[in-house]
Amino acid sequence: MTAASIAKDLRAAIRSGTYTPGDRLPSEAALMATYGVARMTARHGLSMLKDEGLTVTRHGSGVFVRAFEPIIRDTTGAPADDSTVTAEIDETGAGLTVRTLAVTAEADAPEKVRTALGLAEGDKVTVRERLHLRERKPVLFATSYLPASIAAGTPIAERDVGQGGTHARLADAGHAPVRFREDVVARMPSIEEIEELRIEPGTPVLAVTRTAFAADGTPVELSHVVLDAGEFMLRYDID
Amino acid sequence: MTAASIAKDLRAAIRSGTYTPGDRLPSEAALMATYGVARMTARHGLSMLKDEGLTVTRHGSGVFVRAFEPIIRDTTGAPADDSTVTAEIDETGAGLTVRTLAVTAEADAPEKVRTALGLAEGDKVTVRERLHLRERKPVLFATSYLPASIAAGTPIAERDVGQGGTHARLADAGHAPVRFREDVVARMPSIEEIEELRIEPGTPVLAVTRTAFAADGTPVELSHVVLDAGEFMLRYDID
DNA sequence: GAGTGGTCTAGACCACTTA
DNA sequence: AAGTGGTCTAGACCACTCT
Repeated sequence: MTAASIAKDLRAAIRSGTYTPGDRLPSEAALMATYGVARMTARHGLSMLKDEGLTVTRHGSGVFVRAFEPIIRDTTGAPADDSTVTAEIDETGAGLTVRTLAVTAEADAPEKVRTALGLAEGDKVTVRERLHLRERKPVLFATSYLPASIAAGTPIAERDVGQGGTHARLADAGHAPVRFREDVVARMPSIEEIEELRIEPGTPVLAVTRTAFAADGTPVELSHVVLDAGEFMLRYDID
Repeated sequence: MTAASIAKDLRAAIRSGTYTPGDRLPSEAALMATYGVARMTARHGLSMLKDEGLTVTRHGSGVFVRAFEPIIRDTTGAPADDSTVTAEIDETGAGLTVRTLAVTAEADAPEKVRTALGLAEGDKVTVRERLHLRERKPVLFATSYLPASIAAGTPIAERDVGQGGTHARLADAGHAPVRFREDVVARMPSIEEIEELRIEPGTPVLAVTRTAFAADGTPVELSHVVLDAGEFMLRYDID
């Protein structure tokens, strides 16, 4: 019970404000002395707090209370697009930059993508991958799939989609997206996501699957967006 | 590196389908033998998978690959309310039941609630707490705050709000909610949430703060909803 | 160099599950 | 009763940070 009780004490101290975000917690050695336990036990107590996302550990430096200052991602109406980031992310998102990682004009579509876009087997898709960074730290990774029958040959298949982003280009092509569906799931990140987004232990990700539909109901874009939940709050305004 | 490599091997095996949801992974003793490591090392490898939400452990029985079959919570237009649960939760949510835990006609409002509802210091709120269960397992905990000036004395302050839920009663009182804002955050659960929702290790929660506004823009209800992310997918339809 | 966290070993005892 | 995971001890060596 000792590891759990160490965690309990520290947790209470954090909640009560004895330790505030950024503060250093007692070291493993200090906890061993205070509680008279073996090192692995003190460690285990601390690791519980880490798993709860309450603390971050800095190797060689200490265990620190974590802060949460989320970027608000306001999805209402505003398309999530390369050149409209500042519109999409509200004022708290200042300092956000976008890096387009890869654009593939024609690629094979994974089964799930094909189904979501209503494509037949063998139909190609245009794929865009991008990364959002907040002060150098990657915070969001997005992959967009569009039917190549619509996107190939347009600026959507280029690195620079131009003013207004992919949605403006879709509109140019007569496929303006007018309705969106977002499916939101929270889960622990995969190893790849931990590396790509440099996610802290004890931090989940938000995985958003967004489908954009044209006026005739045709799906025109499918996006998989993975957000570091330690950095974001999703905001939805519903009428 | 060994604990990490054990985790890596098992993770790859799970992804490739060698182990499918529900399957038992090799025991700690088996991993000790296979990799020639101490027990704590094998354990650590397994605990990584648990922290990633890939597995669940059953004491005395084994470590099993986890499944994810989410309830879809479709928020579009449909109010999240006691008597409208079946409307709110789509067909995959069959088997969901609601338990109203507590109703307080007049309570002091926490500062954040007061601010969100635009109340003055000393103003009272009506508080409703409820728990949703899926086949006996609690999956969602919700607390609603309404200005007591509106709700006290109406069925909203009663255990049974009647047909149509609180939103219908708000409408009866001339405060029909017409606009909603939902702020969604994902994080690891607190100890209380782990106990209350019986959340598995390695599972985050979705914390939704929903504000309902009447036609004149007045906030009429603030709800804090905590969902077991191992059980839910949030769906938003946006025009 | 002193102090911090990261990893691993080898062994003990306990609690739960399954047959 | 045998097998499983849960917890703890006591000690080792390594890697990183701070001053």
